[in-house]
Amino acid sequence: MDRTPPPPDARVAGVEPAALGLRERKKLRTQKDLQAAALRLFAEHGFDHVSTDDIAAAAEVSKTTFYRYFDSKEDVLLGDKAEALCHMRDALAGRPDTEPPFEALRGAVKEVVGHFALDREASGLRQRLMRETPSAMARNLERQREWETLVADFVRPRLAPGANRDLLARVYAANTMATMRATIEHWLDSDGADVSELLDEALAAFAVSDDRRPAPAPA
Amino acid sequence: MDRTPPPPDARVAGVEPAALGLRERKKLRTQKDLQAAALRLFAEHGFDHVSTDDIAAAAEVSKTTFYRYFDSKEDVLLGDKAEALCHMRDALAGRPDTEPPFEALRGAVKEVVGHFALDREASGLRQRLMRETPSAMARNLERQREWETLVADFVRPRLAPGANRDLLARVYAANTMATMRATIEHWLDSDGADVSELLDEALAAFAVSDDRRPAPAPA
DNA sequence: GGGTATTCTGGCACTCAGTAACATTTCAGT
DNA sequence: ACTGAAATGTTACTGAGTGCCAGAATACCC
Repeated sequence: MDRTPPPPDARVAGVEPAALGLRERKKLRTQKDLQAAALRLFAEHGFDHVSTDDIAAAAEVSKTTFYRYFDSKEDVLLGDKAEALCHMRDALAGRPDTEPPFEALRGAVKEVVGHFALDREASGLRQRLMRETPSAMARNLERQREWETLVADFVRPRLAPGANRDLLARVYAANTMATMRATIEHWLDSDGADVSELLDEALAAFAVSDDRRPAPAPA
Repeated sequence: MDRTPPPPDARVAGVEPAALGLRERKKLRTQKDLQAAALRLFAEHGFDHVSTDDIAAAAEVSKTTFYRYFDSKEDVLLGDKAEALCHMRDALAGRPDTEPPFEALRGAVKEVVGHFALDREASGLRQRLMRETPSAMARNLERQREWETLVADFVRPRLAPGANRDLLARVYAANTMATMRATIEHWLDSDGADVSELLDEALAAFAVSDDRRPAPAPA
């Protein structure tokens, strides 16, 4: 519930290894070990034929420690989505208030997906395991729903005030995340396509033009 | 895994009670009892302060029987979504092949939401409990994702063939379900609004015009 | 009516996810 | 080296979900 986020500063594993104290380096390493062990075991035996004890044993720690780094067995499969969330938040926050919100959102989503496509191998394995594992898929969807509230909070003040402002903000946020997710799933089933191009197509086909947007809210 | 669906014919509880055998009637009753007991206990003590043993005891059956009727503790909270799924499938299947797919989908969604708003009391309680219960929300999102594949399969053959046909079908399906879900959530937070009107607004604001749709696929 | 096959149920034992409490080790700063 | 803090390990526990098997209830047939 009030667990301290495993890496107090969510950061890419492996940067500035010497700048951190021994303690932090060890923590980073055990987290990485747990993740690697889990992914390997999942790929080898399947998600639900691997217990958290197995993962902990493979990473040479105790089950307790595993749960100190990950909230659930599913979370270790989802990976560094928290980091991606920060990226998106930053990307949104960096946009000027006057920019059309829909355009800003499209840019932020493309950025996140691009970051997603960097380690294509690991991402693909994760997604493949996820769609074979209902509980992991469910957990992933729940996370994406949290993103929606972030996006909705970004869009809402940029829409014209009115009775349906909140509705439109929610719906637009939900649609944006849905587009992103569906595009990624399609990408996994198609071989060798470029995610960014697919995302462009999807966004272009279903994007709401900023022209149709209500006038920006008065500051 | 290969559990027989609790009511072999998913049907509204309480129709034709005399036409069924004693066995079927009893099964229907225990299922209803379990659901009622669960909802009552959840509302009273909160979802995760109620164990499956408690629910079973309240319905005067064993825990084993509970799991013969519901796949999980979350499913009993979600309710008769399987029935709603059938409704939507029927609504889609009833549309002529020549009808613009986007229009047909909008109609089907509105129908489902309308059915959703009938027993507003129960639906509201369910949704309220759900958003307080991450695991139930996750399970619900997973179900909605299953709907997406249904919708995508409906839309796909009605789009012009091409490299991105599957992509567009997936994305449109995901957006449709997302719009529906976001609208319902907004409806729960707003007091007294009409769900159907909200849905109309949402669909109108973000709908893809059928004019922009590629030419219908040759039969 | 009775007898039999089928189906539903209950009870028991079990695996495993996740949590809590407490003791032990390990690192950081002096 | 010494001390406080942080990370880890050990143990024990709750509760979800499953499998197995015996017994009860129902349907079916005569």
